[in-house]
Amino acid sequence: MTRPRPARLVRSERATRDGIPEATVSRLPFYLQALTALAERGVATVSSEELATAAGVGSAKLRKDLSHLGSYGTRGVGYEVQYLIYQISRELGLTQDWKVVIVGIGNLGHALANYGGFTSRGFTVAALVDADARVVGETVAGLTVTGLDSLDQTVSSLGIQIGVVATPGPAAQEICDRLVAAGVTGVLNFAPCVLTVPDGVMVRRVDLATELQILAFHEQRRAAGRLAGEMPAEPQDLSEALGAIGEPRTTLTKSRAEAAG
Amino acid sequence: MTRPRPARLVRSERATRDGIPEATVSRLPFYLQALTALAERGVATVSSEELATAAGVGSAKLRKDLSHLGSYGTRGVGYEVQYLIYQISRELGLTQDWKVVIVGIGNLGHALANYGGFTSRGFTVAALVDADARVVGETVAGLTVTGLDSLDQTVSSLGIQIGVVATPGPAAQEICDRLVAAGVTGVLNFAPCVLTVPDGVMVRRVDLATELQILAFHEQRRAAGRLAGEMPAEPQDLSEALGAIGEPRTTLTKSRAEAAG
DNA sequence: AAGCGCTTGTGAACGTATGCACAAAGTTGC
DNA sequence: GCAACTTTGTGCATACGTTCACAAGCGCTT
Ligand SMILES: NC(=O)c1ccc[n+]([C@@H]2O[C@H](COP(=O)([O-])OP(=O)(O)OC[C@H]3O[C@@H](n4cnc5c(N)ncnc54)[C@H](O)[C@@H]3O)[C@@H](O)[C@H]2O)c1
Ligand SMILES: NC(=O)c1ccc[n+]([C@@H]2O[C@H](COP(=O)([O-])OP(=O)(O)OC[C@H]3O[C@@H](n4cnc5c(N)ncnc54)[C@H](O)[C@@H]3O)[C@@H](O)[C@H]2O)c1
Repeated sequence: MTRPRPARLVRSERATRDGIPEATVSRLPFYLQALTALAERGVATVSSEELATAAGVGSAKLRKDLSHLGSYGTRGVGYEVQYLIYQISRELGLTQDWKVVIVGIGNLGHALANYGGFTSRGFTVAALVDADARVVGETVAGLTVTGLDSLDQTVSSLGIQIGVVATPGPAAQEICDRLVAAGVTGVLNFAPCVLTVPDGVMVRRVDLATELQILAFHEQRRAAGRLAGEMPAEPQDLSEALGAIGEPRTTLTKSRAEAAG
Repeated sequence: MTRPRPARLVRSERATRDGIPEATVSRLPFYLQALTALAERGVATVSSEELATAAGVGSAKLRKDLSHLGSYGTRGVGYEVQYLIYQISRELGLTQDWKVVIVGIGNLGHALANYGGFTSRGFTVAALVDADARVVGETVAGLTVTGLDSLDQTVSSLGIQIGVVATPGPAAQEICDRLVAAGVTGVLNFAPCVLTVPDGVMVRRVDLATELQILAFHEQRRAAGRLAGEMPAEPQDLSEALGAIGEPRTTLTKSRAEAAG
C-alpha cells in the first residue's frame, strides 16, 4: 500500500532495492552529515547542486547515488531535508542504535570514549575494556573500564555488535578473535596491522600513518613538478639509496647496481 | 558524434613513470608496513603471494600495483624485502622527513601528539597549536603547545608542509585557510566537515562516525538477510518513520504519505 | 648447457564508477 | 489550463580498477 513507486519502470537499472554500490555507501555518511547541518540551520529543502557542494562532491554523482535508494526528491524543487535524512539513515541502518565496545583504553581509546560524535550519530559506547590493571576500574566518559576477562561476557550479554580495536598492533588479532567469538560482526581497527576474520565479519581499518603517507606522495609529486617543470623521467639513482633506508645490504643475491650498470 | 574516438589504445597502459593510479597509491602504505614487519623478522625475500597475504590483498593486485613502480622483483624468486621497502618509500616521498603541525590539542590532538607511529614512519610532529589558553603552554610529547597567533609564523618559519586539523568542526575551515596561507599544502582533517582549499592543496578526511556508519550498513544488511532469508524487498513503511528521526514535519509541501495514498 | 619448476609482469576480459547531457516531471505564474 | 522554467533521474560514453591466466624470465639441478 504505502508505495510511492511509479509502478512502471520496475527494474530499469541495478536492482534498486538490494544492490547499492559500495562507493555510494561510503558517501552516504557525508550526505547525511551535510543534511543534518542543513536541518540544524532550518533548511527545509535542498537541490542536488547545493547538497553536492555541501558534501564536497559533484551534483551528478550525488543524484546517481541517491537514485540508488529510490526516487526521493521532487523535480523542479529538490530534496526534502528531513525526509532524505530519514531515508539515508534507514539505508545505513541507523534507525537502531548500535552498541560498541572499545578495547584498549590508551591515548586513542580515551579520546574515542570521550568523543561525542559517536553517540550523536547512532552509536552507543556500551563498554570499555583494557588489559592494564592500572587502567581497569578507571571511569571514562561515565563508563568503568573492565578487564580483559570480562570481554566475552560483556559483549555477549549486552549484545554488542561492533568492536573498536585500539590496542597495540601485536594484541589486535587476538582481541579481534575474541570479539568475533563473542558475537561481534563488525570491527573498526586502529592498529596498524591486518586483521583476519571469518566470512560474515567486516573489518574496516583506520590508519593515520597511511593517510599521511598518501598526503606525502602527493606533496612530493607536487614538489617534483614545481622544481623541474617537465622532467623526462629520470631513472632514479640507487647506489647510496639502499644505505639511506635499508641496512648494509645483506643477502642481495643480485645487487641492483649490477642490473643498472 | 561527440568525439572522433581515440581509435586504439596505443599506450599499452598508463605511463609507468608518472601515472601511478590513485588506488595503487592508497595501498602502497599497507605494503610498506607489511614489508617492514617482515624485515623486522629478518626475512630477506618474499613472494607476491606471501606479501599479498600479509597485506590483506590479492596477489594479482599486488603484482600489478608494484609493476607501476617498475620491475623490481625476480622471477622465480620474489621480491627483495629491503629493496622493495626502499622503492616504495621513495615513491611515497618518505626519503625525506615531513614536518607536521597539529592544530587543536583536545582529546584527539593529545592522542595524536603522543602517537609514536608518526615519527617512526617518516613524519615529524614539529608544532602543536591550540586556541584555549588553558592548553597553551602545556607540554605534550616534548613539545610546548603554542597559541593561535603563532600559527602562521610557526608554519612558515619551520617550513611545515602538512597540517592536521583536530579542532571542532566550526573552527576547521578557518584553521585550514590559515594553514594553507602559511604554506601548508597537505591537510589531514579529523573534523566532521568539508574543507574547501585552493587547487594544489590536498585534503584527506578521517571521520570515525563515517566508518562506523559504513559498518552499520553492512551489519544491517547481514541482519536483514539472516532474519528473512529471501525477502521480496519490502517497500518500507514511513508513517511513524518521520517521527522517529525527523521532527514534527514542518514544511512538507507535499507529504510523502499523500503520494502513497 | 639444457631442462625444469617457480614466480613475476602484463595483456585481455570483465566489472565498477564517473560525468555528461537531456527527457521527464514537477512547480510557478499568468 | 497552458507555457515557461527548474531540477531530478537516468541512458550512455568513458575512465578506472580488478581479476584471470599465461608467456617470459630466472635460478637450480643435472
Ligand atoms: N594515538 C594515536 O593517535 C593513534 C593513531 C593511529 C593509530 N594508533 C594505534 O592505535 C593503537 C592504540 O594507540 P594508543 O596511542 O592509544 O596506544 P596506548 O599504548 O596509549 O594504548 C594502548 C592501550 O591498549 C591496552 N592494551 C594492550 N594490550 C591489550 C590487550 N591485549 N587487550 C586489551 N588492551 C590492551 C594498553 O593497556 C593501553 O591502555 C595502536 O595500535 C596505535 O598504533 C594510535
Ligand atoms: N575524539 C575523537 O575520538 C574524535 C574522533 C573523530 C573525530 N573527532 C573530531 O576531532 C575534532 C577534535 O575532537 P576532540 O575530541 O579532540 O575535541 P576536543 O573538544 O577535546 O578538542 C578540541 C580542541 O580544539 C581546540 N580549539 C577549538 N577551537 C580552536 C581553534 N579555532 N583553533 C585552535 N584550536 C581550537 C580546543 O581548545 C580543544 O583543545 C572534532 O572535530 C571531532 O569531531 C574526534
